[in-house]
Amino acid sequence: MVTIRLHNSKTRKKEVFQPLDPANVRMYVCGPTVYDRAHLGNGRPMVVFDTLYRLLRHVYGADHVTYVRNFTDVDDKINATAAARKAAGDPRSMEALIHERTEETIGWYHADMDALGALRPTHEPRATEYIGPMVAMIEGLIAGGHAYAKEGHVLFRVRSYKDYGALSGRSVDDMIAGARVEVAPFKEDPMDFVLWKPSSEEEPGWASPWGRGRPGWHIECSAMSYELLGASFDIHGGGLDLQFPHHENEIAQSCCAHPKAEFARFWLHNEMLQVEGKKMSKSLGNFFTVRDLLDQGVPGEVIRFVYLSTHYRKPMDWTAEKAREAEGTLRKWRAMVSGVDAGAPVASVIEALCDDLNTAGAIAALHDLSRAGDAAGLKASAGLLGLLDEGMGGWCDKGADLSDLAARLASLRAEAMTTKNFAPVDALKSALTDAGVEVRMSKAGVELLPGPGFDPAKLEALK
RNA sequence: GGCGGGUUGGCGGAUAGGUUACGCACCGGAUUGCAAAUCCGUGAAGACCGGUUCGAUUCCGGUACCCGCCUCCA
Repeated sequence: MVTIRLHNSKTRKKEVFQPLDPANVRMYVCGPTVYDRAHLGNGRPMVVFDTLYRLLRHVYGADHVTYVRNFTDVDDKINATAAARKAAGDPRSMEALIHERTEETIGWYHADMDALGALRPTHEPRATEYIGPMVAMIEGLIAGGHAYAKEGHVLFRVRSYKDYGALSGRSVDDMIAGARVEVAPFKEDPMDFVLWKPSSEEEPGWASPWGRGRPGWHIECSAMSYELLGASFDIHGGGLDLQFPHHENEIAQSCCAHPKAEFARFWLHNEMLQVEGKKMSKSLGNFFTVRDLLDQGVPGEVIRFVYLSTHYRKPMDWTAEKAREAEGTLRKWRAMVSGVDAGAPVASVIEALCDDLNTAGAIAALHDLSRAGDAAGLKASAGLLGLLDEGMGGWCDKGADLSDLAARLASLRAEAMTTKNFAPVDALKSALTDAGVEVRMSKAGVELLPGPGFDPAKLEALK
């Protein structure tokens, strides 16, 4: 069996990955808060961890990997949207409006995920479905002296967990020095964080021993990973921005609730995304969603390729130029593997992926296969990265019936060969090139292929 | 202020203590009516200063610059 090595954020080292149970490799990834469309940055972990999932399935068997990614559907931004709809005159209850909003958002998320070629996780639990286990875990933490109830809130006592801060490399005292923590009168320590908080009439709430309220953000991942994967599991993933405080708090909660277990053994964090060299933000006007790109005609497979061409632990810069290059490469490869049966994934690609998910290296290995003309190997190996999948190639064939134009160009050319007047041939050729069509003429004949930036609309004028 | 990460050829972007990354672009050649595509080939790098080493772009330390997190943003 091949050896997978992964960079573990917990130890800050690359380590050999040995699952607790090779018959059931377990991975938990923090999913989205379903209040709006996934932006481009949200798409990166979606694709990165999907690729890891595919690798694990390849190595351990498709039925021997359990992948859990949650939907956070308890959130103030969701409440705000629902409240806004209510204020706009919607007669339905807040509960119904909240449900509508989360259903709508989850539908969008799934559609975007499908477009990016990401497989559905084994389980996609929603926080609202696990309120009971969360309450149970909180009760256990209180009983163990790790949490305390005050004024309708329940807070986690960070001083009760000696390793608090180990994941992100900071101590409680360091953090307090930063002084950017919410100080509340009911907190014993400024770093203590909320496990449960009271809800107003307008806010969603559930009955609990501490009154009607709702869970804090972090507890859902601790409760759901425990329910679905057990107290100890193999991999926990998410964006680097979640390392602190979210993952730190998850560790504190889970390790105190289940002191004999080790919780997640490998922590993987993907770096952040930038757009044309700058942080994506609404104020800079460079904020966009996965759906925005898809609507602009950038195929999901191209987006996926761009994500994977940078190693997940490095900041990734989204640029239009990269999308253009990726499209060209994919068109070339797709033409090559069209109609070919996939062979077995090639060792060089597997080795690259096994080396801390070196997707950029794997893509380089795919280029080698392309150059060597190994279409069957290319198709199978690309499949490990979720590329060149049969179901994702529609973008490549759209409006591809260029046979009429090809025939016209061929006859013009044949005529020109005798008259030596090539001007009409060149005119048609440059019009085609301008529309993004690749023009190939040889002794064998004329071939027209859609190329990067192919625009069928421009061909209409030629008809 | 605290913590973490980064700095590779024109651009993007990997691996490896010593041998060509790779892609795009560029240049030369084959091919072509001219091109395109394809194939072959050339050139081009490792922020700066030290240290370890027979040898470092790769390990260690420092400097500079950049970025992220510390605010329920992946």
